[in-house]
Amino acid sequence: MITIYDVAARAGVSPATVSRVFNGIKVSPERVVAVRLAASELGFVPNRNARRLRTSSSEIITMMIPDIENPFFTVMTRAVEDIARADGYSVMLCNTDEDPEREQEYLRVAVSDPVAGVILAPSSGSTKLDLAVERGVPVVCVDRHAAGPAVDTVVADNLMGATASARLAWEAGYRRVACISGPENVETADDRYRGWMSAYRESTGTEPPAELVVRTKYTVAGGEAATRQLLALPDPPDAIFAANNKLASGAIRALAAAGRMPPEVGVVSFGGLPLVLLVPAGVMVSHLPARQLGLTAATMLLERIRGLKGPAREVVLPVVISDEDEGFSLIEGHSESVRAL
Amino acid sequence: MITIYDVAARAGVSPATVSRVFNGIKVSPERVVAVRLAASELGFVPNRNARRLRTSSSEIITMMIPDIENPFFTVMTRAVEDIARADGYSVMLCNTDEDPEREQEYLRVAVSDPVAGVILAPSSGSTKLDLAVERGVPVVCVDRHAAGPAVDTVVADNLMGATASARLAWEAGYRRVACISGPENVETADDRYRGWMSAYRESTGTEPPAELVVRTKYTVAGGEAATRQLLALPDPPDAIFAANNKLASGAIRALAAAGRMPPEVGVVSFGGLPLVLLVPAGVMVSHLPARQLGLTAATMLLERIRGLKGPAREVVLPVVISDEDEGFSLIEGHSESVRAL
DNA sequence: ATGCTTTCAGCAATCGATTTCACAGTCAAG
DNA sequence: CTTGACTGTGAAATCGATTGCTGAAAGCAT
Repeated sequence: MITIYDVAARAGVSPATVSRVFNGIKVSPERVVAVRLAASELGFVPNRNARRLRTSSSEIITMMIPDIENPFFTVMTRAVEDIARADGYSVMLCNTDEDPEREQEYLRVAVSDPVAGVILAPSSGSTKLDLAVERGVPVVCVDRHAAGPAVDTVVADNLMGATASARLAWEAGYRRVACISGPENVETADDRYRGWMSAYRESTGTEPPAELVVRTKYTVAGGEAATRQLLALPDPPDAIFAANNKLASGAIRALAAAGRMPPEVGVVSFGGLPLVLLVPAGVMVSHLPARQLGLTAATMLLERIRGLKGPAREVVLPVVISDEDEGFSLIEGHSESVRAL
Repeated sequence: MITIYDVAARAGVSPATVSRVFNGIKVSPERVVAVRLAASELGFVPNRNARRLRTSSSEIITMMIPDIENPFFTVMTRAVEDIARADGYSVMLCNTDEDPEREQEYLRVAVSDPVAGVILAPSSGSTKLDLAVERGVPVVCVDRHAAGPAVDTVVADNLMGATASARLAWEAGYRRVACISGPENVETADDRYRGWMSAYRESTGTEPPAELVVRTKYTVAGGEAATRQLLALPDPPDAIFAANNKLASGAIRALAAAGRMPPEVGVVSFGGLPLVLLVPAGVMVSHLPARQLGLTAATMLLERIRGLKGPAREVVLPVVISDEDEGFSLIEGHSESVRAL
């Protein structure tokens, strides 16, 4: 391993000078040349661990998401990366798989690294951040809130968004709209469920019956099973409000299997479906501000990393409702949005 | 910051003993208890940078992929993570965005970190790995080969797979099948293009005409533009072989816009489309072994990290051809596959 | 009781880069 | 010509954990 001592010896200067050259601290021009030459001849690459140990800093941001295979989170991650890179940070991505234990473990690693900051989409409302907050590692929550000490948080307006989305079903003429949402105690799942309830009351003037609600894991399989269950009701729904993109995919799969494809049974997908081929008639899609969530969270985190003090902030981003296929605007043409921020 | 010295003082032992306790080296039971107690009272978290500096090791694997928003790569990443985690490694994900410069930069960071190993899906055939190889950091290439020193590589059988996939179009009755593939000099794009050529010759007994081929970036927009271009030909194709999932999505979008949806114009997608709602008639999908690629690459990397010597190995995985929608098997039910490996 | 292993714990060196401090040299003002 | 303010440089301390070496204590056999 080539160290600054080797470079220093070859360049005829002290290690301190080599360090200065690589850190842009004023050094006489001829020494700079000598050091750079020696370094490149030797193939010197500075050891970041030594650097980090000494400066107790790091240029890494840890991003923790519950599902790496959901485009919603990868788009968000991409946005974080764009912002972070512009400031010289690398993003380390951790997949918590909706598992609080795994999440805690990753958080422990992040804190003891220690990284410059953490952006976290909490796996559940009971996620504890004390570990990070105590050690002074900046944390920003995105998509969902965490328990414990208050930290900067960026979320989408799930309640309003879900209400407006669910309403689409009634506006399209469906009369008995069921709801498939994520697990209890997962904030987004609860909010979207409540949004559906509002729309239900508003549109029918009656209380939503319990049999029209299924809570399940945020997976395609969960959406399928839930839909089968709903179709088996004595009085089955004529439309389904699905609280995220995977549930919606599962719902449509199950409908196809049952020979009751949209538009016969309508489907509302809360959350866009990138790479989707075609949205058949009877499928309504609303778009979550995945990229905006990421951009905002990253920006806020960098502010904290730079030393911003003050109470925790909270940002709520609106959900765009549309029955058009805008999925692709989510996954391409990033540069503009970065500039726009 | 709490250090082992603080813990040692509180527990009435030496720092060395604290270190030993945390590293599972034999220490008398009563001291172990004392140290653990002191550590938890003080909220001690070991500093990994110090540890890494001293041991010049790290428990991080860097995974570099060209497009974080393509499910193909995220599924692969997920597989790598599953294997790595089982061995106590964390995975740091880097998005190279198909940009060789960015890729080199990330590689430089990885090497100077230094990480335990690197899994890389090279952005182009000219990716240089010397940096890593010189420093002795194990590297495994996945999906594509890299230039320079030979390293372990895992790829899909693109040539055979693409030939068989493209053949599907003729078998379905289409007569004039065009090809949209990725950029020149990107290995997968070249192989799939050649696969289409084979199928063309085989099915028609004639040489494929140049006008039926468009090479473009692996993006939805690229696929759209290419399709428009093909449709504008004096003698337009009646089917399109798209070399990856994004190109296929773009093709279908463009066809929809032109009012010539499948099955009027057929589409073959080489690579699955997770979360896809419905595969309309006239769309044929073949499935790349994304998860298998990841599992294999991770396994090989761990072997190298554990010290395995010997010449570079090469693994070629078969591509499953089917015109059924099996997309979901790719994105759920991981546990079995891990065990299967 | 003596001598020989074996264990266990502590001291101190070490990993490689950064940074404080002191020193030597330069230059301008008094 | 002296004093003071700067500048650029090197020596050495430092970040926090690991580990080779050494010695003390304990175990065992003779």
